[in-house]
Amino acid sequence: MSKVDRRIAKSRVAIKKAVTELMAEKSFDDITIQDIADRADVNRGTIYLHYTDKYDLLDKMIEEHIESLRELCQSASEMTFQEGNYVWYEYFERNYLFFSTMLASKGAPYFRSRFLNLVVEEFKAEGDVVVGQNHGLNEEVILQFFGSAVVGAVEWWFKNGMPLPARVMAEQTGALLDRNFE
Amino acid sequence: MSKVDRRIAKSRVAIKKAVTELMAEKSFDDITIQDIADRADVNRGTIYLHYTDKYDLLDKMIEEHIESLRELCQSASEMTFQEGNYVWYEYFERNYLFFSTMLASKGAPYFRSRFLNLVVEEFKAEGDVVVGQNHGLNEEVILQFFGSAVVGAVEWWFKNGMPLPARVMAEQTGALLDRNFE
DNA sequence: CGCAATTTGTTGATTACTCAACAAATCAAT
DNA sequence: ATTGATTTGTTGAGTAATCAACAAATTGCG
Repeated sequence: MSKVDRRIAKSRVAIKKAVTELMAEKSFDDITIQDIADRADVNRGTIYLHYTDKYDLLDKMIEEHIESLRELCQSASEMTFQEGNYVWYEYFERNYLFFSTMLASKGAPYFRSRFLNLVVEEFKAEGDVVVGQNHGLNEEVILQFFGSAVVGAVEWWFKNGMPLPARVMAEQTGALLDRNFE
Repeated sequence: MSKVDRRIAKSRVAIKKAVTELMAEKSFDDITIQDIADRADVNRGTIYLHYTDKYDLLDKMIEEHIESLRELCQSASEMTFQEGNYVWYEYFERNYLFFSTMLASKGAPYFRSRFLNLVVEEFKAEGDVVVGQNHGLNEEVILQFFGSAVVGAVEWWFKNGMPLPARVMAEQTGALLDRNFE
């Protein structure tokens, strides 16, 4: 993993930050490349050096966040549901502007399905979910059921302005999961 | 005044911001060029493209702030002392990190004299100060007296953590000046 | 619809920045 | 004072970003 040129890193950070900010102000479709360039304090052409268009840019941003969440999962594999959830919620909090706009009513529905998919995959990676009281149930049903639950809780949290501390959200959703996996 | 290249502007802003931040953390002499480069997220060589050394850098920063204050004076020439002072104090507040470290005990004494000089000059530009009750007094004495007074008030304000709102400082020093110039 | 205005995506020439490497200067500490 | 380590200031080759200009596509409005 050779270091990327400092200029590249700075440009990308600035551009992504600009998009996140602008999405909090107007619908993604109403954002022009020029808007992004202005906000990022970067030449319009620079954006095309890194992304083919604004959809590619948003995709890459989504992919990056999903990947970060996945990595957090790896490093948190030995934790309880509560601890692991907290790591995620901390990440949500640090990037609240992105997540709250992505999960807001008008947010990209693509992101939601991408997110749900991640949660399900990570449940699978966690080990067998057909344990204890879950015997006799279909694995995919369990995965989709609790995956949606986790995503839904996060959605509710953001749509309502994060009314509870991250710690509490992590503890409570953690407890709800524990209760259902033996 | 043709626009400067965006990259130049960004580098200079980042470098100056870095210096200001670092000065709040350690003595200017203890700050290395590498420190500045790291903080500014800029290659060390880039600093030398804009400044000959860190003293030149600090000088230019000081000169810039003095110049900004002078320009604020021009555009505030039709204001009362109170209004004009407020414009200055607002500027101080926006750049409190710079001013408070520059005026702190260990701050560059050069800046203080540069600042005093500016105040005196601007008093002169304001018109004749030997008016009213000041008849019979030496002009230079008046200028140095009230110049020091203004600078001293600002110094006190910063050294004590800006205990009063900018508005109040502006009003009170303004009133004190009004009282003494007829 | 049809036109004007905006936005897009691309181009090429130029410039600023990066990075690694260097010798010289300065610092620190025995 | 001598050594060793850090910091300085400079170099050159390579790369990314800038800017202006362009045609093509898209938008929006009367």
